[in-house]
Amino acid sequence: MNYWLMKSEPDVFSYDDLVRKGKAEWDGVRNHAAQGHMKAMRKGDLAFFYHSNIGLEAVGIMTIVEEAAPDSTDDSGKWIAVHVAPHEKLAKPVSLKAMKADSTLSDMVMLRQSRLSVAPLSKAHFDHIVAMSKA
DNA sequence: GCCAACGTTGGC
DNA sequence: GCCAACGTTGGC
Repeated sequence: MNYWLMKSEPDVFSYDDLVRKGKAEWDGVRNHAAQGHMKAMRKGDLAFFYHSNIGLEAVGIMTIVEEAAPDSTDDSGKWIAVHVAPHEKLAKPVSLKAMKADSTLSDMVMLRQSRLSVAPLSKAHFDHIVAMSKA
């Protein structure tokens, strides 16, 4: 099982929107590195839902429910998307600030490459962030 | 194939 | 609103 972090601007699509819908296609990713990560996702993998731009915090955990398939918003046929469903809302959001301040997360991909919208996460980092959300 | 110019994303 | 980081495009 692998762990991920996926970003969305909450005024466009928020974690609560996902809860309301129950399941959603994670579409619109137009970056090759991010696409590569989505192709590596397997059913049952867990991913943080991170609010970029507004909030700047991880707010919930979601599950990958469908693996890579053609992105329905793409006419060229070049891009893929996965489907996700809510898994668990974090008791307390974990802010970017808190993650940056935590030395155990210093080599997190997302912190090193802030523009990457889909980033892998080690189990250790995943568990650590979950623990932070319960602190 | 290189590199400058430009566009986009995301944090501050 | 600005800037840094990164990706993409186009001229050579």
